[in-house]
Amino acid sequence: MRTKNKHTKEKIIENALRIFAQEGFFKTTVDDIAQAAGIAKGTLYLYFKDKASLYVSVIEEHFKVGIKYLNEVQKEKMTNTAKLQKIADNWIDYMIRLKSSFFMFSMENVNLSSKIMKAVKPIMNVYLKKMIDIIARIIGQGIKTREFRKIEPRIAAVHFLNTIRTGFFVTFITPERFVDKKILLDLFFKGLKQRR
Amino acid sequence: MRTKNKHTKEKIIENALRIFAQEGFFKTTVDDIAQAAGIAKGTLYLYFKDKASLYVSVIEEHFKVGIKYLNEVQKEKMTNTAKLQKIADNWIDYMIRLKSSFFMFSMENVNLSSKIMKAVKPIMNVYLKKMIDIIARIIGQGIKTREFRKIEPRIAAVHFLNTIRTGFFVTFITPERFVDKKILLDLFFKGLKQRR
Amino acid sequence: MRTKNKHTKEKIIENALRIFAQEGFFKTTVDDIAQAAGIAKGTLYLYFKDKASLYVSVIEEHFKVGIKYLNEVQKEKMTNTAKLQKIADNWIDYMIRLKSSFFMFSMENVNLSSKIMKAVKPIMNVYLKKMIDIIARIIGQGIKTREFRKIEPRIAAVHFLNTIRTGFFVTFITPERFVDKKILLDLFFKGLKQRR
Amino acid sequence: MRTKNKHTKEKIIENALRIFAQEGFFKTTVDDIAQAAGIAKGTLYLYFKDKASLYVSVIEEHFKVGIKYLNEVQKEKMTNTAKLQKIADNWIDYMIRLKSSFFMFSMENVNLSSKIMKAVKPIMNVYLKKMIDIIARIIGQGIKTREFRKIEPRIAAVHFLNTIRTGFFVTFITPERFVDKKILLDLFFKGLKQRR
DNA sequence: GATGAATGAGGGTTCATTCAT
DNA sequence: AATGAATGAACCCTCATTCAT
Repeated sequence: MRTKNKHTKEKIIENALRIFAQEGFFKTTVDDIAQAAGIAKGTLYLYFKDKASLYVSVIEEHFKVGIKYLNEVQKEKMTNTAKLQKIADNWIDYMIRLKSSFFMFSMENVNLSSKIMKAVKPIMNVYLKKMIDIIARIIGQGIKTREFRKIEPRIAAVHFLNTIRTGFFVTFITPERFVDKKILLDLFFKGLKQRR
Repeated sequence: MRTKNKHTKEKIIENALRIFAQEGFFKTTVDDIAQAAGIAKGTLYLYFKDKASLYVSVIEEHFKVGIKYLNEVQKEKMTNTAKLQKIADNWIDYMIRLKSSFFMFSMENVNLSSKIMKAVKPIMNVYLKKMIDIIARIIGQGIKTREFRKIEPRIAAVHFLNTIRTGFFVTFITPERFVDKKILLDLFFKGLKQRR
Repeated sequence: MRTKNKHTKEKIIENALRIFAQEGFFKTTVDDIAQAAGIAKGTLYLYFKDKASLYVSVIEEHFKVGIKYLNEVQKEKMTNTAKLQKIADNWIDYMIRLKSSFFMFSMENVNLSSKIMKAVKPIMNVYLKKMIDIIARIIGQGIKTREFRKIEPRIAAVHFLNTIRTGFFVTFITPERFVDKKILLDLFFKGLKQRR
Repeated sequence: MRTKNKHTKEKIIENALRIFAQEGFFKTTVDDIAQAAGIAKGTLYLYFKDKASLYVSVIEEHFKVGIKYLNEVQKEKMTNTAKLQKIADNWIDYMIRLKSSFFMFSMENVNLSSKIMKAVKPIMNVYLKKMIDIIARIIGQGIKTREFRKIEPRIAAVHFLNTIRTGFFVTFITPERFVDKKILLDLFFKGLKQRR
């Protein structure tokens, strides 16, 4: 198959996402990705300058998909509470399928070589902020409709993302246990305190 | 130099914690740690079988300190709300000092070679559960005293840890911004929802 | 684009000469040459078996041009001294334009893989000897006309080529300095010794 | 032999000189050098930052030895003519032994990656100028003693180096022929022209 | 003839681990 | 107990060469 396969780049990103997510940046070898994508090692370098660039591309791709999804949900006709519930549900399921809370909720993955760090951090920040913005907008709407109480929406948004992550996290470390996503969301929405 | 080498092991763990936390498992070299600890590379292997063992030891040590701290707070004379506030405050500050939410809140770091993964995961789980237990006990007490509403204490405990992580996370991605820990704790305690 | 592809081979050699001369055999990539020649990489292999063959072809072409030039000068009507002066002048200028004393004066470039070495050395030797012969003939003529003293003409010819090279060399390593070609030629012609 | 062998660095440089000289920078692999030096590939990197640094070190070492030799000859009690003769004799023999006119007389070797070029060129220039200075001093002395005619000594020095190179060059391209060094030096001293 | 995507062997470099001192 | 020079497997990346279109 010597003709430029239009899907080669997609195939690489697809497989790279999965492997990076499960193995991390360093444990993943370029060979691993190439083999998974069914191409030769050198071919990968026709599409990406180096391993770090591929990593950045994977992150970008991943974030774009996430943001697109968030935007779609945001536009739907439902209460803002329902929107957050839907997002949390789908996302936790997605992460469980991927076997990783890769990216979105883990800056730790970026505890990489400073070389990569420098490339990845600003990109991640931009996308992260976009995601937080969309969620903050949903929360802002909810404040207007009196679904939610008055609170800084961006902080609440970050807290929401972390709550989602927790949902995955609990499942991941204790696979035997069924994560009651509802209880977590309930906590997020109602808080721990006794109502007086 | 030969006098108090009984502390060699501690020196290694201390420095390894800092470096692993900031650089991650792979980026950290055995050389880095040995140099930081002021010993020769070979010496490190007198105390630890290999790099992975050191990593595991560091995690164990780290968790032990954390658990000891939690136990101390738990015994103090104050409301359970105050206890959680104190824990969150100190922990967020600690993570900011360490420049990492390493370990406790990031299984992602363990997205490492499966070799390490296999060694670390069960150990982490044991300690994590201990930590969750202590916090769950505080929350359980709070439920008895009617500070908190009736909710599965262990889930609430996980959510609490996650809230702490959020505090660090916000600082980390937006270093310019002062993290208002009060708002976060407020969210944790009261939830997002409007009280009716 | 399809019209005058009869010149493709020439275009390749032309550009290869320039790039090989400035970058050397290894630093030059087949891609560099193909791009400079405005053709696809694969096309190059329609005209040359491999990179080494191209290199050999370039050398041959280069030598042929040089020998043709020498032959022309040799036939001109002027003193043999003037002929050598003209050759030296033009050659140094040519090398400065090419930014390289490539080939002619540098067997070192041929300190390459033995694979290439084996192919290039005999070819170079043949051409080198032809060049030396022509110059030796000029010198021989000069001996007959008593312009030059009796000396083995071929050794003098090699010395002449190296003198030319020195002219370029000095310019190349000390670009700030104007090379006084006359002084060098004067040294070549009259020697260092005091005349008694 | 795990103890730091004081001679390891010397062994590396020694072998690297020989191989670089015969094969050139690119054809020479780090493995080649390591094997020739009887060490592991990684060991080489304990002593040199990278291949380019090793190359630079080899050049420096080589030049230092050459300059030391020149200084010794310069101090000897003999005519300046004899000094130049001695230098030329020994040098040509040395190059023939090394099978290369590497370095001293070949900037071409530096037609390398610009990365190396940038590192090597200024270093070479410094040493080259030192060598030229020493020879120019000998020639300057010779002018004072009326051995040599009045001529810019530095230009004459460059021409002298070039003459030496010619000596090697002739041997290299026509191995069958015994290089008559006397004829070459005679050309250098007396020039090509007929004395009138 | 021409193309350029794909290949994969080969080389530079890193670094966990060993072991003679 | 401590050292640190030496090792070599492993990994990233390059680039000459091929071949389906």
